[in-house]
Amino acid sequence: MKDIYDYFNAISPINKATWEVLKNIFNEHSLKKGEYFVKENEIAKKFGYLRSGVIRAFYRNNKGAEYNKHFFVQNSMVGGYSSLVSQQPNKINQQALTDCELVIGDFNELTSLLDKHQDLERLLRKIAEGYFVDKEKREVDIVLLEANERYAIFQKEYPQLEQLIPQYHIASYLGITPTQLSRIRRYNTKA
Amino acid sequence: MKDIYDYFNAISPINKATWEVLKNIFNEHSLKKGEYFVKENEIAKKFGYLRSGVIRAFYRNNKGAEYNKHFFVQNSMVGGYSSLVSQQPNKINQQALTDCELVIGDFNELTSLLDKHQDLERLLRKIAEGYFVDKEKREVDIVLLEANERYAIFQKEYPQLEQLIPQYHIASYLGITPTQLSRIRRYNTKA
DNA sequence: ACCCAGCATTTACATATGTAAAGAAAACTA
DNA sequence: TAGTTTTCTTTACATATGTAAATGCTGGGT
Repeated sequence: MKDIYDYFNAISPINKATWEVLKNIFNEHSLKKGEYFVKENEIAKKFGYLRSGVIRAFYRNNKGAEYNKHFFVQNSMVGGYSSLVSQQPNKINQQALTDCELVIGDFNELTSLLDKHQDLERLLRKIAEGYFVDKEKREVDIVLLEANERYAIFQKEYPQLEQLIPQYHIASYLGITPTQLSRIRRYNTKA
Repeated sequence: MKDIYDYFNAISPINKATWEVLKNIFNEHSLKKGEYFVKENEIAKKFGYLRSGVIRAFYRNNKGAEYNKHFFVQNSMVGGYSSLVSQQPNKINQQALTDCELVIGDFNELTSLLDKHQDLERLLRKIAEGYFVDKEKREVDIVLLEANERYAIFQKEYPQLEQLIPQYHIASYLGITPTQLSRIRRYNTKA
């Protein structure tokens, strides 16, 4: 569990005593390629820490078209965060793109610890703030940049992921069709 | 100050004792149409509560093109939130579109109260979580919906704002040109 | 009441991206 | 290894949206 402890501690310091309680809420869990960790229309209860593998988070519009919102790689938190904190049904899906190893916990168990452990309350605040900052950056990228610029950012942000997952998932992340991504790639190699 | 107290208290309950300390950090402030509350490249220090008026939050890309990210109307918190919590330079601008009345406070003064007031820490967590939920919804709208659908949502989300500000600000919020918004409006009235 | 400046709409044209379908390449599977 | 499936690229065409410029409208200031 040291990896989770380090992950949390880097965001906001956790007391040893708090960690002794906190670590008990986690259980190991694995997902096979294609399996879902989060499904739309369910109310999220579990969150997880991804030890290895790749998970995509995606939305479906009313016509069934999918949009990949985010890729989770090793050492990141997964779960339908909006649903966890709002207790409204998930609109998001999270699906393993490769076999995954993770550690999961119940969000209610976590929040039940907050009254007695202000360091945890602060950790959750820092996490929420960090999520917000990341998301804002992504929002700006989406509206301010061209698809080819977003592609360049993707490549920097997720090195080697491009070799691990199909192009059409990347295209969906960029908000374009595989056709268009192919055009961009062709142009890049020529120029 | 009762309006701010009510605003906070609705998000997460605040002790009377906490409020007695908290309320002292606020000062009244006003902006004239066109003035800025937040400018890009500065590190944000102040946050505010908007009592009346309209403020737009917008980004500029490297070519100077603007994108309106959000409109603040009465009874909402303003400030470069990402910069406040990350202490990185703002990428955002916030500019009064009408004369505005607000109440402002220093963010450092606020955070200095957190160690002694867990209810405030929780309030900040709830605010961060709420911001995240809102932002996620907006992100989904941007990538999953057509411009005309986003226009319909804008009209519901900001009733009567359409009469208060120029069309080109709305177009920028929708991520399209005034030309295109005009086409959408024409189509709507015909159909 | 008039005028001007700011704003909205329209037009014509250019371009980026989408859709659909076919072909090529790569990755699995038996 | 051969065969099957999945993925990627390419082509041809359709469409949404952008750009630039002209026109039309309107409300505030003097």
